[in-house]
Amino acid sequence: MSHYDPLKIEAKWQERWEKEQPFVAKENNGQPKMFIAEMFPYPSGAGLHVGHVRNFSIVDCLARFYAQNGLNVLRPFGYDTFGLPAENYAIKTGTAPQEVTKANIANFRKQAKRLGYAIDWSREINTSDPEYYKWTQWCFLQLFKKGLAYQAENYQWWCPVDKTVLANEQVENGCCWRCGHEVEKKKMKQWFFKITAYADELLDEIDSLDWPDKIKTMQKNWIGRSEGAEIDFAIAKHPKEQLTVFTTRPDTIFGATFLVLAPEHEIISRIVSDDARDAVAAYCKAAIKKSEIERQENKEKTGVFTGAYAINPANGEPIPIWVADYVLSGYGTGAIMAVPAHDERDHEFAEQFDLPIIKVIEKPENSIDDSGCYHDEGVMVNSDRFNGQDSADVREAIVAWLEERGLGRKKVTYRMRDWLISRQRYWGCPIPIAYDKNGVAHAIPEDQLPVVLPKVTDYRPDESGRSALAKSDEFKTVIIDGEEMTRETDTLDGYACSSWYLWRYTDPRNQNAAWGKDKVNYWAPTDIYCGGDHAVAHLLYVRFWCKFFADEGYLDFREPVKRLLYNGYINAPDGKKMSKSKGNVIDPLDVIDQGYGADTLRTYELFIGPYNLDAAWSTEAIGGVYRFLNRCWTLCFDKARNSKDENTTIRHRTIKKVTEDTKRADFNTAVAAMMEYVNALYKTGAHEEDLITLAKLLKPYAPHLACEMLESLESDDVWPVYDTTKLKADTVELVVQVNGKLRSRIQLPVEEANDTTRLEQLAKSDPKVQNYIGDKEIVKTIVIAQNHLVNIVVK
RNA sequence: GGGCGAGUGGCGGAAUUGGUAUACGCGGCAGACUUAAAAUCUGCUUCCUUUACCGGAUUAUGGGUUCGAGUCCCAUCUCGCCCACCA
Repeated sequence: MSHYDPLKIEAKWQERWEKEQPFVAKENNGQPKMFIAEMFPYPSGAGLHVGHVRNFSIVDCLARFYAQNGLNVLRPFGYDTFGLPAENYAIKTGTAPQEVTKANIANFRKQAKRLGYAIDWSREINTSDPEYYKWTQWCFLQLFKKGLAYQAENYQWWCPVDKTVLANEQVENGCCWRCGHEVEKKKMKQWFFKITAYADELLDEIDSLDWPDKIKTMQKNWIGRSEGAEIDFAIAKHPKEQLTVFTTRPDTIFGATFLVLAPEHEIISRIVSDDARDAVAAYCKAAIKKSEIERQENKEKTGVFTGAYAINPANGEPIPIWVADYVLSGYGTGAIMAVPAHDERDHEFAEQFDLPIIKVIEKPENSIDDSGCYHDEGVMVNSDRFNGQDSADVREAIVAWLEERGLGRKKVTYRMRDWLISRQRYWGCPIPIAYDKNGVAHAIPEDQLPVVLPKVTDYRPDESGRSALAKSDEFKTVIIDGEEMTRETDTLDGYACSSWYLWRYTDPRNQNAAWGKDKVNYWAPTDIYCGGDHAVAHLLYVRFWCKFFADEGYLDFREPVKRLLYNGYINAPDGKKMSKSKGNVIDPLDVIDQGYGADTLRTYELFIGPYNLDAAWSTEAIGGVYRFLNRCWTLCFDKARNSKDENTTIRHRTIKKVTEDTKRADFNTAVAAMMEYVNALYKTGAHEEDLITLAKLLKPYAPHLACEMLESLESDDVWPVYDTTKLKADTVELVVQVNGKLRSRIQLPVEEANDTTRLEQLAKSDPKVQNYIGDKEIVKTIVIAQNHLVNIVVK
């Protein structure tokens, strides 16, 4: 007598899959395709985490399920390898990131294979491989050619002692994390992708996506479209200057009693009065130095008067111009018209500095708003010719009135900014740009790609705040069209590398193009994409690039991901995040090797709870899944079989449940249904047909065991189909309620279940029910044949 | 502060269109097998009352709609996530 030995079975099948490569995908126009992928991992030195296992197992379950259902499945795998951890490790130890990455990938690959995933390993990709990033650079150049990759000045943290740019998290209490010196903000030239050019389409198409609402909402908030107007203000004593503000409430313009500029606003130095100049300069300097976090922490309004006045274009009144850090330089025009009667922030500011407050909207009598600054719609007052009208109706009329005089126009503004992609780092994809003697940026010709990341020994940024690449003269100097130029030494944000990899999967070894059109349009868009991170950034960037490359004719679709599954985290048994420092990490390979095997681990992680919620690991509960698989094995290999097939009802019900649940990604209830089925088979005994069905249903969850069973049963793995006529048992249970309370259950033959008069008669003649009715008058009787339920209502 | 979501046994969770609440698993209890333990198998396990039957209560709290509410509506409380001076 043998026993369930997962490690032995798994080694056998993994070896076979390695040899036979059954998961290699080929285009096939005779079958519908299914392109399914997880968000590719960053291969850390720590190896696979139970979180990876959950993510990959969801994808694998669906990939195998659809393959068994006859779809042509593409289930690729790759590595997102550029990034800070490898670079920091290099700075610390001197080991080249290329070497570390190679070792980490080898480890990840080995571990993924121990989990038995149905991956097409011939398509494996790695973003730091020059064969791959050659095409990341090509993508950059397409955006550059169309003006969607551009340079602009931008404030960055700068340490004047270390002479280096610092990331936000490298600034501690306004000081450099290394030397402790006060940091300042310095304007530096940076590269951007013009994602805002697609803001409207990115927003409008969100609703059509089969994505979780949570993520759709987050993307909408991130894009943050708001409709309003730009209004121009003339400036007293400065006839050549003018200030433009953005507002969503042009209807309140008669209530604009002052203007406020962001401290970064460039007009300040030109309009400030002599007696205010010193105070304004000091305020601006201090405000600009503050980090975003510090600005938000202290919400008490601060500000300073510039001594200058603007003219309100609605009524010609002069109004003072102030500077305050509650106005953000990066949004709208960096200047606002303040309407203290109807905006809370402006109201607070006006109270603080004793500025005039003029009400222009009468709050309706039934309004419960008593904040002293009513910000909803109402009837216009103090607004000259617009008095008496409704504020909502006046909005457009006022813009039109301003527009006639050239003082304003409709305007749509977005919270989303353009995507800053320059990184002063070594371990990233080099930006394929060189500068001529005049500092003009030129594209590196496509036949000179890839711009290969040179091997260096010192990975730290140099004194000018540029990446380590700036130290390599050999790298920096390049000849383009006979002219000597200097290469860009910044590298690309890692998100650029992951913005197109889904398409590379469809044609990963193409030497002549990022992807072949036929292949990409056969496989993509990705049918199912699964991840547990990057709700906004990555998922918005992929959508952006998809629209751009569709416009350029390289793709025939405008949305990259049809269905998105967003899985939750796996936490430690104590409910906290797993982390090395807390010592509560569960290593998936340990779980396998201690005897549970990969099938138990995979099935457990799918059974642990709804896939989209966080779950806490339970060292006890995984044993229950092992027992379940053990019982599957015992039924198949160690128990006598029934010669008579007597489980058709539960078998067909199980097929239905597992099929529908797996499609819906309700993996936990699918596993529960298989458990119920196995429990039933333990009682009745299993016919061969039961075992074949069980093995087929089990295959997406526990593929090694299922293959072992199918081999012994000499069966294919074609997904079973349920027969609707076999879902009903011979008898049904009639539920009888009196006044909505359950009072009796009556067994009856299934043939009678649809006969409503029979059901009513059965219910009323039941002695238990009669007890509850007694002499009381029956008001009405509700019979729901579909649910075999009768409710008798008595007085 | 704003937006969204969620509150079900000792625990993770199920209930798919308003129709039998607590599936499945863990844990616990009892029994079988065993010299014994583990493993395995069988049964019980929401709470209260009861030896048991019977009965009653129960899906955060309070109200409402309905023959019937975990599910729909209103209010309150708690937790989670996202955004956060975006004019």
